[in-house]
Amino acid sequence: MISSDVIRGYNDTMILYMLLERESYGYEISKNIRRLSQEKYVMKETTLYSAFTRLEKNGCISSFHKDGEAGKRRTYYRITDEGQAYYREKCIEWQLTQEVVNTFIKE
Amino acid sequence: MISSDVIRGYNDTMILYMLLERESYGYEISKNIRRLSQEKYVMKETTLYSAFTRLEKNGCISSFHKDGEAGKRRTYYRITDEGQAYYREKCIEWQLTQEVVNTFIKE
DNA sequence: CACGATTACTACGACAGGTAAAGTAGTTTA
DNA sequence: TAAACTACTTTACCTGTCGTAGTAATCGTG
Repeated sequence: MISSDVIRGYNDTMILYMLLERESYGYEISKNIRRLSQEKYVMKETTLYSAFTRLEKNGCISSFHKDGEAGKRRTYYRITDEGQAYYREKCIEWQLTQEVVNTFIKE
Repeated sequence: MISSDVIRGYNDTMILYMLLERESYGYEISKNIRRLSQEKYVMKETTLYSAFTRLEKNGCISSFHKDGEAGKRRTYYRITDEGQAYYREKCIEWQLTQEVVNTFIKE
């Protein structure tokens, strides 16, 4: 299992990636991150929901509700244009980060 | 330039990598990290020195002084066996981290 | 139809690592 | 002799994550 300090700074990116595919809500995103990472990474609920708050404040995502849905009321999120731009920046940054960290890793 | 949240959790690893080669001190390690990363990453002084404190407390490194040296008094560090073990763990963790994060990155 | 499991959040406080800002002080170079 | 560089130390602060807890609706199963 991966420690959180490592991924720190990429939780937001992972969430944005999920929202690129389609609008979604907390619980679903959480499940999908878990599945996509093949159970290697599980984002804590508190981390996830505090990321939503932050991302919405930054203008990277926007929230809304769907009516006429069964089940407990969900807060849906969709990615904004700023969110997409931010995501692309983080992808570039990640390439650079890998290069740098790999310099200090053996094997 | 690389944001700190990304590298967070790998500053210690980078320092340990430098100390694997030979014992050294803050300023020199700082210069070498900068050089090795081709100026892509510059570790802040406070980050560096607080990492030393943490790593020594964890038993990953040990400090000492050399006498009969010119220049301002330096605190040298060498890596311990625990430090080497910790470094190896972080290398494995890093491989896993790359796999996971790359799943959420486009291009 | 009762009861546990699952879904879907929210609130609060704590912590660790990183940072800015500032200071101290010796050494080298122009 | 002044500026630049070396080599650290101290302090207070910020941010993202985490532990713990709680709420509440819905679903599945016997």
